[in-house]
Amino acid sequence: MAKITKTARRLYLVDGSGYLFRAYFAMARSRQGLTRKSDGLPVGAVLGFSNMLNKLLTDMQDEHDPTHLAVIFDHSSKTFRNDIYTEYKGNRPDAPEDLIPQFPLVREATRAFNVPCIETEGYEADDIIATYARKAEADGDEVVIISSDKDLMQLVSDNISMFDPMKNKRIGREEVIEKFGLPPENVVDIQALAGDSSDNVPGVPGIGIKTAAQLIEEYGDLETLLERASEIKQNKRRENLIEFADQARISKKLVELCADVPLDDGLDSLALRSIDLDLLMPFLEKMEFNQLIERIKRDFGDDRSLVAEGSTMTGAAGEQEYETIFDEAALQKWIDAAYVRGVIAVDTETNSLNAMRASLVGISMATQPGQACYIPLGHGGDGLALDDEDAAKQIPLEKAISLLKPMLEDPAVLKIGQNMKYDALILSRYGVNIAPFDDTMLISYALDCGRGGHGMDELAKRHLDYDTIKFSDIAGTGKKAKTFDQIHIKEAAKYAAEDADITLRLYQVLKPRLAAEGKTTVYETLERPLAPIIVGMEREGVKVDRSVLSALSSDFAQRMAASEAEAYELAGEAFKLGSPKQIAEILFGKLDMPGGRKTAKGAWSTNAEVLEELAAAGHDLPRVILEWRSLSKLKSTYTDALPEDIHPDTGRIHTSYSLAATTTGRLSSNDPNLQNIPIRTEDGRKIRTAFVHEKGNVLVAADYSQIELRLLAHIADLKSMKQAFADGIDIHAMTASEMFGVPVKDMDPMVRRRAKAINFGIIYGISAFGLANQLGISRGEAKDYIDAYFKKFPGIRHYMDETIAFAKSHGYVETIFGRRTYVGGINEKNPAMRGYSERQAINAPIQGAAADVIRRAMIRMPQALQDAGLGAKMLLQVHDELIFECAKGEAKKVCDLVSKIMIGAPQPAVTLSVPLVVDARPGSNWGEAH
DNA sequence: TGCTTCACG
DNA sequence: GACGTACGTGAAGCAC
Repeated sequence: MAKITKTARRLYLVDGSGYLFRAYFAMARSRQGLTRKSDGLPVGAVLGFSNMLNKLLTDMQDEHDPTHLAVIFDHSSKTFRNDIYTEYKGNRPDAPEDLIPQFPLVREATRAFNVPCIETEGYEADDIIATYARKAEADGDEVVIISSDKDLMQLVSDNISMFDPMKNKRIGREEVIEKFGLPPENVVDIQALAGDSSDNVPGVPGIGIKTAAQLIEEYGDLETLLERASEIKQNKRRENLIEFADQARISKKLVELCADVPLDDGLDSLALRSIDLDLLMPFLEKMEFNQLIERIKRDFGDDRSLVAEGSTMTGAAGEQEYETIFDEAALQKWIDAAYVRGVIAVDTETNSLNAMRASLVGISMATQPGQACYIPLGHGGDGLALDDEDAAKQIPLEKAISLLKPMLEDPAVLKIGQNMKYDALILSRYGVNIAPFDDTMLISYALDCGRGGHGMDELAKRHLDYDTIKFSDIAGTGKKAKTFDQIHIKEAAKYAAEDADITLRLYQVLKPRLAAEGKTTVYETLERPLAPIIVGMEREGVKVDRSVLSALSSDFAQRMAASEAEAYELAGEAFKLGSPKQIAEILFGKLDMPGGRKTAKGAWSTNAEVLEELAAAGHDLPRVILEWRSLSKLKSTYTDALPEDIHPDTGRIHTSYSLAATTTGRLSSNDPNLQNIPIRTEDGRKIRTAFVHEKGNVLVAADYSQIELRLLAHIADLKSMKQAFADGIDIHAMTASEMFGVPVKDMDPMVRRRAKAINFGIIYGISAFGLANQLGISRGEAKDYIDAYFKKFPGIRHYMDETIAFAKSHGYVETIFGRRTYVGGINEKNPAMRGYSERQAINAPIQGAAADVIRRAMIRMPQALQDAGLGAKMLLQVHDELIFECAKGEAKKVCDLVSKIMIGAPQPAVTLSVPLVVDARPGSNWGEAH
């Protein structure tokens, strides 16, 4: 018998009624309600239910492996809640006619799968679930509730999570906070205030989930809030809270689940039982679920009991064999194993997150799940006192590198890593060019973009249901956090080896999905090959002239001091110019200026838009504050901060690009962010002159002109816009001309500006409100513009409608290159959230396609430059722009070649129906080249 | 740590 | 008509 050790239970509680309803409506939408062939009995929901149950019982290598399982149903009678409030669920329409016969059938299905089927008179399924869940939790068990019902979210805790079987999505604490704004323990109070129209829970009028969350956050709990309701500032809200206080208390009783339902069956009686084919098959045959019958026969064979086999993750936790390596012979054994297997997971440990500054501290490797090693190389180095006798036994770093290098560079051995860009850069600084490699983070990004993060801890939890050792667990946090070289080798080894182990396991789960889900091309052409290219760029860095920055800092400091003095004078007192709170007090309190808008949290907004309005109305202080702010921003974020990032050895700044940070496929830049270096103001632009080149070189900047609008014209098939691009006409002027019927020649710049704003708005998923805000016009006027636009470019409407419809039915959108982004919330009831998702859905294929195009260009660039005999180096990417450094003499050739590669980047995967245009020019600094 | 603000495409 | 918005980022300073 395998190791069914004395482990805690993993109790799965299926919300049977909830699932049935959702399966019914999902089926009804997709195939008009499946019926039994022989007599037309409606069985669609029963099939969905049976499939779900089968998946739970047999998908062992998937994320589920219950040890205990039960399906809970509502009992079809009044519950105790009707005694509290007669109207409870009083507005529920009767069940659809073709669902009614399926109620008894799902109970039959449950029993056929040999699963306990539980219901109790007088209680809802939710109460029974609550009772079992709390009981199991108290026993130290893990509980998974199969449901997406928000009424159950109050139960979520460290040991209790939910799983939405339709969306295949886990619902934990994070997701509850996402939905309610506060953690599970506050959910009851929020629901009591907000009420629920579908259950006919009254709540307090005028309060929705968002407001409720704010109130509970502020006052702690419902009772405190109701007692102190008189303090509420908003009149209507205060009155309602006072008037409807008792209604809120009743609502609370309605939404609060009862966790002491009398139970007939104890937890142990819910232990998972084997599927009994003699029990199951007759039922499935009766239902005529032929596909499911085939699948179960195939999966099950005749005498195989899946339940008796134990589970993968139990094996994982119990079967770790981690070796710490102190001698060359042992290391050689692992290297040999890598050659034998042809695949090995690799992870480096260092003393810093900054790959250009980090020193190698150790390397871990895994050859099979559960079998991993750690090679400590730099613990206790640099004379740091590390009370660890193991440190003396470490293999010398150079020796280990020389043994590992041939394997790490051997094309016959595939290396697997998580965020391998980091490890590859570290290793390259030690003379090892690791290749070829696969990256679980990038695979996850290709598969699940938009579904959550792609960090290892998160992936381990999501795909392996495994809690990794957190770095902070062994290193601590805050100021006294240790670096990896200061951690004792015994402890470090467990952490490091686990990382390699988990990476390998993740690879085994994720890699097959690429082919299965049609994302191999995306991964192989847009993700995987980019990583080594970025390594090259990061290592190259960009030269920055410290003296330019320090001169600017001095200039800004002087002018800030002047602004500061003037501001104090105007305010009649000194105050913190950096504090929005104090600014609001002075402007809207002391000086009594009209304070227009508030921030999300209800404070007076003092952002540039507000201050500019006040300045335009003739007030001096807001204008001075704006000047100070702008200088302060430039100084603290750029001229003061950037010199810190100049590498002591290279004299250059080496940013780090995140390859899997955005939901659209764009890169992001951090530490420092070189994608937001100022350009829009004159002062800001001066900062760009600090980005320079080595002697004898120049910088070359090449950017795509209007790439997103061109891609939109292609994707949405906008005939007149495509024609304009083909003819090389100023696209914003052309838009204005089409919309307002004015000639392009001698156009009023204001008119063109409006058209430009609309063009941008379209890309963002336009709304009248947003456009009105952008242009400072009324909402009605903005709406007229949008309508005019839709009329002139009918393809737009179509594209938007189609894209939203696609997102609604699939849950994701894709670029023309196949990059997929999952868009959550597109079927959300809340119109604001839905609107947000819809705009995401519209924008992602456009922004994403542009990101795909420049990725393709970047991937080809180094080889193309080399093939052309050019020594130019690609340094930076800023979404639609690439920056290079090359010898002065080859600048012209570089401009031409770079433009050619960028323009041809979509080919051969996609042939655009609009031309791409690239502007490339040399300069002695970034400001000049741009 | 969360909020606000602001730099970029 | 709800509900709060233009899409996508990262970083700094303040206030808790």
